[in-house]
Amino acid sequence: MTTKPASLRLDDQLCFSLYSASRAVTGLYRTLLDDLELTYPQYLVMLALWDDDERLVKELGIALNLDSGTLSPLLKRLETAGLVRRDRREDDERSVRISLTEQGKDLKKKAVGIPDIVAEAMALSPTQLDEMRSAMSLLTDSVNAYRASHT
Amino acid sequence: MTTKPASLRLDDQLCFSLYSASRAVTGLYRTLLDDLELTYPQYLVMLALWDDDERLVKELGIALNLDSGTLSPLLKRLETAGLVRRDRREDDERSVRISLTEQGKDLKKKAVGIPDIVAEAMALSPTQLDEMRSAMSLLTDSVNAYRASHT
DNA sequence: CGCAACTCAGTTGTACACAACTAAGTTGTC
DNA sequence: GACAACTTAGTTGTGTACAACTGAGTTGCG
Repeated sequence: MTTKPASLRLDDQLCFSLYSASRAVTGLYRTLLDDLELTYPQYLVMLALWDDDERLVKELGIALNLDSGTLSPLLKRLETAGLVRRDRREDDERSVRISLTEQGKDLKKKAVGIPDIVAEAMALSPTQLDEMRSAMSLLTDSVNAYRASHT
Repeated sequence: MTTKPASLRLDDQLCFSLYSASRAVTGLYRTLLDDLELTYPQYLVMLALWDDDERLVKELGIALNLDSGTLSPLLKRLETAGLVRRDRREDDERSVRISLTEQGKDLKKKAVGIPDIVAEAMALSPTQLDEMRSAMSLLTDSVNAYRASHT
């Protein structure tokens, strides 16, 4: 006896509900971040920097799983907005250090309320949120491991 | 006693793990769909059409939660690739009917194996897959309901 | 030292997403 | 029948994602 093969129906697929959920959440953030004049990926970079004021582009790339093709223009926009500085490291001229300006640090005040609003919109208990978060991380790790092993 | 406010740490947030998971899965599809010369959103459109050969652009938009700004150029590319036809409906000239060409129908044969590979990469049991799928759908509905109620 | 291999950020090109808008067609109401 | 309100697809502009590539800088090794 073999396992029933997965169907090709749109609604049956986890990947589609994942894709829909991700876009719905990003859409919610769009409204919430309107006031801060940030996009969602820009907000993620700011989160990383609020946590630790100085990061190399490479470190941000690892933290967010984004490459320089995405980060370089995004960081340039944050710089133009006056939220971050970009300086070449003096002891390794290949690296660029991203650091928060005062304005960038200040913006955190406007962001503190956002996670709670998102949690409310998701209509899940803290326990459910946490279970889902770890299930998602596990899924990401499995998929990325599979991808790495099937170059 | 009040609930502890959600933190602003990147790794604590469900939204970020959701965003990462979605991108990881899309990345896996990129490899799997390389052979069919489809992108992931194009594949979703093809899934919808393999299920039901003829759809209005509007119906596709509802099924995939995508607007014409995304669908119109995407469908044009599928047309150029010879996979779909686009005709104005004769009884309502505003609507455009999308239908599969023979080549578009044939492509399904190359796609049938994909869901099983994805399921394998996700390393989840069929039960877990299904639980996660419904949890994701619920999340999407909650978030969209919240968005709708907070215009 | 010399220089090939590697690292890092940035650029280019393609394809989404989505807001805001346009243009053409349809419907409801008087 | 006239016409405002609405529907539908498409266009424009901005900002991701990501592959492929470039160029400057660093490191390891003979």
